Amino acid sequence: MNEQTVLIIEDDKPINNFLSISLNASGYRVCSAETGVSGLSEYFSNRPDVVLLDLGLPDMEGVQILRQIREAAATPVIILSARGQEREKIALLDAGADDYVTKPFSANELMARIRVVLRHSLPEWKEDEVIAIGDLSVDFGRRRVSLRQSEVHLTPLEFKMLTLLMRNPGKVLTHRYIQQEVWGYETDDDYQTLRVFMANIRRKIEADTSKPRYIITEMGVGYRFADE
Amino acid sequence: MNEQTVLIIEDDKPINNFLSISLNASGYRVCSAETGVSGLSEYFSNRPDVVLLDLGLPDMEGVQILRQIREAAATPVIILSARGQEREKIALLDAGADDYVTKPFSANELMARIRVVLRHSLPEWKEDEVIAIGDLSVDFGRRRVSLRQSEVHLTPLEFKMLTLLMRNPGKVLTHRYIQQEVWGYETDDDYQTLRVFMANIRRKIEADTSKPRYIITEMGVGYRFADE
DNA sequence: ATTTTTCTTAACAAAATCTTTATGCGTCAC
DNA sequence: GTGACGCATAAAGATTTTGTTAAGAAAAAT
Repeated sequence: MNEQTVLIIEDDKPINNFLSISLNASGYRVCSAETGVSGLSEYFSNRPDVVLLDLGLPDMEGVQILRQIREAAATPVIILSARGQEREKIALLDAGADDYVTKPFSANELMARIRVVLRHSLPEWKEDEVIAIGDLSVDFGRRRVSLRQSEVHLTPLEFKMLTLLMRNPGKVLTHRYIQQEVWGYETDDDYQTLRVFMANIRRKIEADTSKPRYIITEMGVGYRFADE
Repeated sequence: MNEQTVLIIEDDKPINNFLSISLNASGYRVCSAETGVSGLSEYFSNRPDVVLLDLGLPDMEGVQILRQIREAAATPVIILSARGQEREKIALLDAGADDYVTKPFSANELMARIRVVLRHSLPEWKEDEVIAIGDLSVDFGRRRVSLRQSEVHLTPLEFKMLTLLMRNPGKVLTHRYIQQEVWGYETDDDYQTLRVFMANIRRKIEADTSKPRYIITEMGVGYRFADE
């Protein structure tokens, strides 16, 4: 219900897999990446509630990844590392990491530490994220959408769906993908509900729903958010 | 200026002493105790910004001390322990501890971890602080709330909850977060009690509870305090 | 020990949200 | 054209979430 998302950035597949399964079993939504670059891209399109970051990725330094996340938000980051040098620990903790766990670690302890970081950093971390495209702007901390000064009320799923589109401006998102992201599951080939939601959102944000300016239909594929 | 206080509860005198000196050198105000009972009394008279709590004190169980602190406030607590059993770690982390460091530990790492928990903790309000929003004003020192001159009586938890909202005006606080901050623990997915409290507070401060002016419901998410 | 206050729980009503159903519009292939 | 297909929309129905009340348990005060 209160579904929270964990992003795992870890190049060791067995560990990555093991963590995915454990976290899933504990009720979290999980997404994962095996390189720094894909990790960051997953981060920005999913905006997880907590990040598990392995040190020693093939393509990027851990600190760099952490810094980029910190520039965007205060999302809690737990470092996983095989090396346990004091100097490195301190550097990462001071660079904004919220915890530092040394491999091999106990899965249960890691779960407990995830609960700890999630416990306190709930309201603040998204506060500075604001997306504005055209006359539309979304304030995540206040969970508000406005269209030229005036506030627009969106229901929870409408909000999720609109922000999913706005976080990927210009990109075409397939029906299947949207359904997967918003509802967390897939139905076989029936996107009726999804269409109803699009219609409802459009009614709220488009001046002329027959000539949408923001939410563009890609026939037979999905939708995309205009990016001019 | 912003001098922060660390309370050390540790019966091993050399360690206690060593920590005092290190922390002092890092610019913290330090107070210390060597038993659970005196630790708690130090806690309540000094209201430190962070607590270092040793397990294995002669007179009290660590969990009990932690619980008593958690009943009063969300002050970060870092556990120091010689034993490193997984079960105990998890129990304490879930009981509200913010970190768990196993002896022997590196002083520098501990310092870094103190910085981490301090980074997260909400700034405690000053005793004489007064917040006023709209016709509502709160005097924290006197623990008083008034609505247009006339005083409103709130129970302790009501006060805690209302002020939590008022200290984050405009920001949406999730059910989970509110429960965590007010009660110090989480129940799995049932915010019944929380809703009853909201209704009670509203009855006391809102002119028309069906059209609340101060406490706004964010469906499916939580509540926020109006900020205009 | 008894009264008062506060907190928790359960039941139900009310409101908001989500899903389904029905229907119409436009496009494209035949 | 006409029929199949995908999409848009409205409105009814089902479900979920929230608000409210009241009663019992726990805690605090007397």
